[in-house]
Amino acid sequence: MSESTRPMRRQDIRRENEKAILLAAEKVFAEAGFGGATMQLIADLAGLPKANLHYYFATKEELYRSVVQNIFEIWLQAANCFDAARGPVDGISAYIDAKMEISRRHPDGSKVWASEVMHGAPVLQDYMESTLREWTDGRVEIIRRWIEEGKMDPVDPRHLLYMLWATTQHYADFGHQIETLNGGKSLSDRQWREAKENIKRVILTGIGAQPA
Amino acid sequence: MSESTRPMRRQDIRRENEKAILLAAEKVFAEAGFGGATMQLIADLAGLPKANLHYYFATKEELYRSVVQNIFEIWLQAANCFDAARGPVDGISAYIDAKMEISRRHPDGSKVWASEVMHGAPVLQDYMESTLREWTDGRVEIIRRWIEEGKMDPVDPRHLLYMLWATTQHYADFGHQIETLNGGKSLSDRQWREAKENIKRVILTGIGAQPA
DNA sequence: CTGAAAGCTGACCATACGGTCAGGATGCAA
DNA sequence: TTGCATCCTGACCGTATGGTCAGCTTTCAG
Repeated sequence: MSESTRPMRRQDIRRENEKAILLAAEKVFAEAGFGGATMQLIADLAGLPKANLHYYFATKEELYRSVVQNIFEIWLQAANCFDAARGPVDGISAYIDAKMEISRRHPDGSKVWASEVMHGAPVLQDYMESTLREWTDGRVEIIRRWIEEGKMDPVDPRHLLYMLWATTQHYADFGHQIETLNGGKSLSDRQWREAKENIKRVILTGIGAQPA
Repeated sequence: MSESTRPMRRQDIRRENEKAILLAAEKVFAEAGFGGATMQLIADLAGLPKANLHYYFATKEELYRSVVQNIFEIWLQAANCFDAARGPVDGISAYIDAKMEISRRHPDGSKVWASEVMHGAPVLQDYMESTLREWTDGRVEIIRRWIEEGKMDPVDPRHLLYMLWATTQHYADFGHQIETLNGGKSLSDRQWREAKENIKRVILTGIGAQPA
């Protein structure tokens, strides 16, 4: 496998190692939290000597910051679903799908994000006060318009957003609990689909937007 | 204040100190996670020398375990709401109220609980596989009956429960984010009431149970 | 009053962790 | 080929942390 790609170019080396480190870090930070995570553990998981980590990321904080920012990017991308939509059914459905897909594909990242916020967002405070606030305000405005246009019931837009975040995020952050209650097995494709459908149905019905 | 109660009895001393330690520990564990928490920090917050902590709780793990179990008790008490109810409107309303009150009054405990589950429930695995599973199965059965009796739409009971947990828990775990988006201020009485009302309304409407 | 049990604590220890660094290996442009 | 920048790493260091302990003080039963 990796033997065939012997002559690695500098650029590739850097990219691959950073990727490996970030992936390992994401997992370790998710499992142990920032305080419980160890550079040694991350190094082992990435298959690199610890000193090499410090070559790419000067400090533990810097590495953590990179991991958190990565997830924030992904998180924000799911936002586009809202803008492209013409009504609550399209918009909210797409958003739920997107966020559930994140919970499924990036459970570790989701946990790191949750942990970051839970501990007072020491790294992301700036982002929350600028980017996130703007994004939220924009979405609130969209929802408000939908309400004015009679496309949904007059529900408080902010609490609706919180509900969307909470419900979707839960499948990542509390994945272990859900697995345990599912007989120790992770959710199947079908169960994930059912989860999405249930959430969409309850929320869309709940806000008085007729599901297509 | 404390000067007036000079002659403290042994029992009182023990109870008060354990209480102070547990309270401080809950806060520190919530803010820093298990790995980031320090016995020294907990001791300082409790106003006791560090060695005194180890007199009451032999190890950090034992102290943590106590904190987690405490919260689990509170969490389970909110369960009763479900049993006493005659239908989904009563039951789910009361449960949402109870869980929101926990999020409001015990945000630190909620965070510790969330953290514990996120990290794979190293301490609570047994409880989850026994007590929590039983509780959940029982509630699933109740919801199923409500559906059979035509009191609500046929929604998957498990995913409905997850939705209730997620939505209510969110106000504790992501309280910092909510505060930030609320202009840096914590939610007022009125805003908490609105939050509860919104959640109840969307979910009850969403499952086809007419709000009283 | 007395002695033992419970409560308390400063000083100490071993370990683990984040981070450093000198110096070797490797890719690459000229 | 040569020289240099990048990449790599074993060995090391200072510090912080969980935990211990000897000996002190306080409570209280008899």
